Amino acid sequence: MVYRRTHQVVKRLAARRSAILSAARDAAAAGGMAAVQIAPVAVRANVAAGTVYRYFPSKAELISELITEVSRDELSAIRRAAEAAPGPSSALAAAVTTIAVHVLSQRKLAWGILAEPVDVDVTASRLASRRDISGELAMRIDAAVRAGHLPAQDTALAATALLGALHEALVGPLAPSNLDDPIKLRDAVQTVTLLALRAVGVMDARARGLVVQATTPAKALVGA
Amino acid sequence: MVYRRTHQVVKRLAARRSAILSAARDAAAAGGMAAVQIAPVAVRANVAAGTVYRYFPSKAELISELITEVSRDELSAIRRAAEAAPGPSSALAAAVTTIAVHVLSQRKLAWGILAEPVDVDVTASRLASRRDISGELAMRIDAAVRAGHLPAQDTALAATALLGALHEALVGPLAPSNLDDPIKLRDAVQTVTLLALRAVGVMDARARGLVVQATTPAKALVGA
DNA sequence: TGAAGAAGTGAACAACTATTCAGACTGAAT
DNA sequence: ATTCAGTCTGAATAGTTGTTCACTTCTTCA
Repeated sequence: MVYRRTHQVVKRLAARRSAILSAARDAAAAGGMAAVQIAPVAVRANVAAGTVYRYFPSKAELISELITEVSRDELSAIRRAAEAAPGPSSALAAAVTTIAVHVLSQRKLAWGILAEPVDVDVTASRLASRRDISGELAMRIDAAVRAGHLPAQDTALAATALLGALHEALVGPLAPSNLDDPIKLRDAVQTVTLLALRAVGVMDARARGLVVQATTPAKALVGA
Repeated sequence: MVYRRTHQVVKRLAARRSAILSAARDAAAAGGMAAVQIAPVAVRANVAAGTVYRYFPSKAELISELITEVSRDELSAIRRAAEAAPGPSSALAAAVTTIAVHVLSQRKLAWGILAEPVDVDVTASRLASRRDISGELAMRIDAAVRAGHLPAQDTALAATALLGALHEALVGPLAPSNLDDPIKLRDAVQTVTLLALRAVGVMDARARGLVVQATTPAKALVGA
């Protein structure tokens, strides 16, 4: 009488759940958050609309999890890049460049995660996403300050400002439209990285060096 | 047989139109764009819902005009502040400070104009608003570059980045929450102005001077 | 004053999608 | 083989607001 989920079923359920999330992510990457609607997502995931609700209590929850997932990936990429750098200033430059490159290579998705109007309330997960990434940046800035490479400052505010600058310059409505050209893209990444580093107090000459250094390993990504 | 609008009627119509716009602005200032709904706005303006449609073809148009209006006011304030400054670098500092102060003193409205999700399409007017203000900033940066105070750079991208930094740091979801305290508020304005100036290449020491200079006349506004 | 056009009204309508749920289906246990 | 909990389905529902329109009220002018 006791119905117990067999291993196979457990696996299928998990697969389905992640298929739905993937479908949502694909939709967002292709058409922004506006394209993340229950019915189309269900079709992409090969399930019925109602089934989505067996895995996610609401559309808000689905999108929130999507945001969380993307954000987690982003954060770990930033950490990886920063930790591979030789010193605190390089790490900061690497973190900034990584954000810029990632955001550019998935512009629609980034815009959806960050700022695109959505009909359900996802402020909480957006806030968390920003807090995490901004926090990571703040730590890097702080490390550079402690190393004596930067003047003392309100690192949290600075990190937030940097994020805003990157987003607005690269995926906001005023972002240059020619960023499909890899060369223009690299230039844009370098320009905003330079701005960001100078903003927190890196001397111009040194900043230019760091930018070149940080952009080099990211080239592959930019190309992708 | 020819019905002609008498002067009185023309005036009443104009008054009503601006009453509706004002009502929309009040609503946005109080509760963000989400609060700009036809029925409540109509009530505030002392007209019926249907009447709104005798003045604005759609909600999108109403909000677009609201954005345009606020943006125009903002732009002229920035120009005034910049033109009162003694030199190009001061002008840039004044422009940045003005944006920061204005945005902070009307946070909900600013958020609504800039980035809050809206159920109708207002991208065009938001884009225009950003373009105008970013363009003004770009001109100021350019003037400082030509005066030899700043290194050569992509001024349009820089201006966009600065705007993004200001907005995110001051009205974004990560903005400090204690900005109702006038002292904290002034500190925040100074901090972001400093960041912005350094970002475009003003030397740290000089930047600090400009910030103090630019903040002084803005004190009254900050208090308001 | 009355005829006719303009302006105003607000209840009803429309459109859009998230969400539900009664019934069909699957697969585990006996 | 049979039972039955669990799972899936997708058409129907529901809630939300912008928008319309038949009707009323106001204003102009002969």
